[in-house]
Amino acid sequence: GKRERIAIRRIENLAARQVTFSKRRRGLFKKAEELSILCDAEVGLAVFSATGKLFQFASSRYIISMHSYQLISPRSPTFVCTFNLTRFLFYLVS
Amino acid sequence: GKRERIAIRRIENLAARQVTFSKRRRGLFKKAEELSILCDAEVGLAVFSATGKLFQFASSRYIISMHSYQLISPRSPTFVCTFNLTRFLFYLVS
DNA sequence: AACTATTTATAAGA
DNA sequence: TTCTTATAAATAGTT
Repeated sequence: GKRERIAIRRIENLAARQVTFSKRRRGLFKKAEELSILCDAEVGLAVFSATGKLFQFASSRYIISMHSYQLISPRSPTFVCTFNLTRFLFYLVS
Repeated sequence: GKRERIAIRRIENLAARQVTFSKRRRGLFKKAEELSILCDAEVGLAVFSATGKLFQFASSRYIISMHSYQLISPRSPTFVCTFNLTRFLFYLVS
């Protein structure tokens, strides 16, 4: 298709916003993982969609566990990521 | 220059790794911010360089405070990001 | 840090 | 939602 530059502001159309979210989220996580591998960096990334769904990534060397909870409000999820040796604790709470 | 595809594995040369880290880190944070704006998503991103320097981003709507500490070990920094209404707590501890 | 040849990401369309 | 493709954006190697 004829791709054109877009302005960086909230996409008003819901369907278009969801499609863009899906595409760009994948791209962002791919870049996050590549950065951690190429450059030996620790990377933690968490994304909540506008509907409250959680997506996350953390460079794995230090990860012990990662889990998430969707609580009552879709905008108030709980996310816990615990890293090895208590070295890195990545916590999102409602 | 003649750009070529690179394999996604740790860059052995230190100078090249640092240059790539700087370039890709900027790109990653830009993408993170764009995703949050375009798609009305909450995004939290933290990156530690191999030398322990912290870089972070969080979509700002819920942020109350954000601060970080570099403790004794350069690989064991502390990062605290507290969001509005205790809704979102983003915590990295040594 | 700046340049630019290429690769990569992605907006629109199917 | 998945694929395609034209085009914009990122970036690897160079200077």
